[in-house]
Amino acid sequence: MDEIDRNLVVALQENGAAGLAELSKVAGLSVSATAERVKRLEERAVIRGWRIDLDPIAAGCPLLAFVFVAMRPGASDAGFADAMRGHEAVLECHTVTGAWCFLLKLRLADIAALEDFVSTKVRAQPGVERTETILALASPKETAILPVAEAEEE
Amino acid sequence: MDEIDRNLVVALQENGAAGLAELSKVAGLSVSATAERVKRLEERAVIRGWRIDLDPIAAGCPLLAFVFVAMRPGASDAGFADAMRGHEAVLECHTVTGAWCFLLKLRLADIAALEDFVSTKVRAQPGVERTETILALASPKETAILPVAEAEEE
DNA sequence: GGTGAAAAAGTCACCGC
DNA sequence: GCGGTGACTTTTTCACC
Repeated sequence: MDEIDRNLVVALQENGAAGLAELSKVAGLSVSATAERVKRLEERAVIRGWRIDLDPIAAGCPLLAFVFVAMRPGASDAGFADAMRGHEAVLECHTVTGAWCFLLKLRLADIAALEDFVSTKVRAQPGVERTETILALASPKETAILPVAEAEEE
Repeated sequence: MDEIDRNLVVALQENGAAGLAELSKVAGLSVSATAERVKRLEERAVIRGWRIDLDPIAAGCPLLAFVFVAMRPGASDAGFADAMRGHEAVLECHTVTGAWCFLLKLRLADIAALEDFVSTKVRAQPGVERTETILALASPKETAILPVAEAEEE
């Protein structure tokens, strides 16, 4: 992960459809050397996959909600996490510091779908003690583009 | 946005590097008709862009934190949102229901960077009254793949 | 890591339904 | 109007330097 790799990864985060010709300019290398770099980044799982950035409204899931979950002491956190992993509506499931055990990020069609999901899929899970749901009213920023730091060369 | 478009979008969320040959099988159309579909999805901004899914650890931002922000009454929410938009470390900035005004999702290198960011970039913003920072200890699930619902045909 | 030719994929004008 | 066909063009891949 040297300076060239970082430049490639930054360029590909902005435009994953960039061709090798364009990327080779970013890298300052030939097309074949650039192709080799990208292939190695995939092999090392620095690049975990290729995605499209999809409009949530067009996708039919305009409602964004965060749900905090507290588990009863002794309950199976792993079981809960596994159950959440299986739901498409759960974009993220984190274990967190503070008063709660989990923080979920949900995308759903509407409030009715949220109500149904929280009561039948979240609160119905064994070990769940308490939940708190927070709705996003607007999202001035929502990106999956990560900051790329100058880290130690590998 | 008919059934074929939805199938294409689902396939492209899983593998944005899928070629038109592969996509045409998903769509049940010829390569050229598939290419036309994908182009129209881009033109209508259903597909907003093409991205790579980058490993946060390799990118040098392993630390994930959520920060709640409360603003003083009368403070400029738009000004705060604009400031947050400008920071790479701020992946998301939402206005939310409940006791807080904003919820930020941050990715940073380490605790020291978080401490610096929250004090100099967030709490230093005009109008900020109170903040609460929550750390993610683990992330059993973190994806940008949206559920695609059967919505009204356009 | 660069070069260049072969292979593959994407693009586009035209045809047919 | 929407999709299929086939030729043309661009991009990617790969053996060799």
